[in-house]
Amino acid sequence: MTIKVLIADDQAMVRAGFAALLNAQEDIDIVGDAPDGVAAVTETTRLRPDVVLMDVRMPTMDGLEAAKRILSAPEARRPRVLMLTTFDIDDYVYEALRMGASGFLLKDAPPGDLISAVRIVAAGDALLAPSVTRRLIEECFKARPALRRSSRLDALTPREEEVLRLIARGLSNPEIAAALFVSEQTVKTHVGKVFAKLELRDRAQAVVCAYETGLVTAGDPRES
Amino acid sequence: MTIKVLIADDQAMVRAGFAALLNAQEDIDIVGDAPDGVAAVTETTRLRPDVVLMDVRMPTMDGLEAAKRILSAPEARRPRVLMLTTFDIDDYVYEALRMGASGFLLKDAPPGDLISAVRIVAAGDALLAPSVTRRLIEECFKARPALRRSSRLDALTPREEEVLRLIARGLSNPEIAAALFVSEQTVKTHVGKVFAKLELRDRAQAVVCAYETGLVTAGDPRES
DNA sequence: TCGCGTCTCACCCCCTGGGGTGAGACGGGC
DNA sequence: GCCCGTCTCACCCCAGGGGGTGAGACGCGA
Repeated sequence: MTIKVLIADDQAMVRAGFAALLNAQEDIDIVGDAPDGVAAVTETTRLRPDVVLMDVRMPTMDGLEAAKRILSAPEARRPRVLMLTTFDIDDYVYEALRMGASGFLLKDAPPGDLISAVRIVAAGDALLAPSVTRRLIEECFKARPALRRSSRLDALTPREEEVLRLIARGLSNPEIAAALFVSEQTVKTHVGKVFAKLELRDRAQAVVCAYETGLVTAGDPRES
Repeated sequence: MTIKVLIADDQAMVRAGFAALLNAQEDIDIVGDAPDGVAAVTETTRLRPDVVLMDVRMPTMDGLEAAKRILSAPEARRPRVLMLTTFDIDDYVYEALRMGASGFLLKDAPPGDLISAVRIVAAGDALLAPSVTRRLIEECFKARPALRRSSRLDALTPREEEVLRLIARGLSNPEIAAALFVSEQTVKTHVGKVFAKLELRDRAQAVVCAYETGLVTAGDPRES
């Protein structure tokens, strides 16, 4: 089964070039193109491509807005969107990925990259330009440098770490005591030791510390 | 200038194969190899490669631990580490990236991918297997849906939000008062209103709320 | 065997922080 | 004009949390 691709770019030359390149592949079929964001959205709903190659900068409606509309469609027949850009402007990257774009590619990438990129996103995977990947990783983990975590947090005993984890979920001392089946006084002792070891003043700072070190994470699924 | 590469893998066949493949490139030079994690660390310090190809599963010390030690070296002459794995086990991925690995590649990737991967990480960029990229993106953004933020937090007045932001940095009431040039009593009023509006019990829960809604973010650079 | 670390708990002090009520000043909208 | 929301501040109350000291029980390794 061939991969149906729609190309959205304001430069006719670019559309033609990409179309020629991709149409030369047996498993890829260009089903349509669009010179601006508005057309990209309408053509996508009309032609139902598997993959939309979307330029970021376009007249009437930019690629981000167009991608947003396309990706807000019901999941069932929603196409994958691969963003293309001449420069790697980071703000756009995060915005596009947040909206659910499957990848971000620089236009000066080797032709082979574009072809394999189409296959990858069609398969449901994602793909980023290397420089973009680097920044995404940093963005994703900058909050939790491994050193900061180990350096201070590993001074804690398992029990103390467990207590800190509960503090970081907003539990009071009596609640923690109930959760761990120990007396409130015991909890207070643990809490005090945690504060002393991590040089914290109160539980509010402990919560900050837990998030900043990565002990707990915003949107953490382990909040059972 | 050639890229000096060290290969760490417990299977001699794999080492030989990768070495042959990479040595065939003009700009890449295999300077050494290691059959386990311990050797990987010692050889890295001895040979100072630019890039270390590190298998995840190895005897005596696994690739993650070895990568951790290598990446905890002083920044100046620290090599890039590209993790290799047969299966894409996600736990390992995050752990490795958290520690500062430059990428994660599946061993069954096309040979060309490995070669370009070495060049990419040597250049300071990063590279992930497509399936890994997809999950990293999800991981990176699932925690901060734009919607969750507006839901409850927009009931706060600007001043209250400002106070919450300071609470979320671990400041006490007197400290917040000093920061905002108001009396401590005023701060207490604001704090009380924030708690009432967001149904919070104490500042620890307020900190949790601030992180979970995305008002503040772990590793937030705006911590001046 | 003797330590050492951890986990457990108790009693003390007392200050910060959370809760209630009330109120003056300022600004914008009806 | 008036009202309403916001920001400011004050006084009160007191429970909970943070800080110190001490101590018994257990397991582990030297």
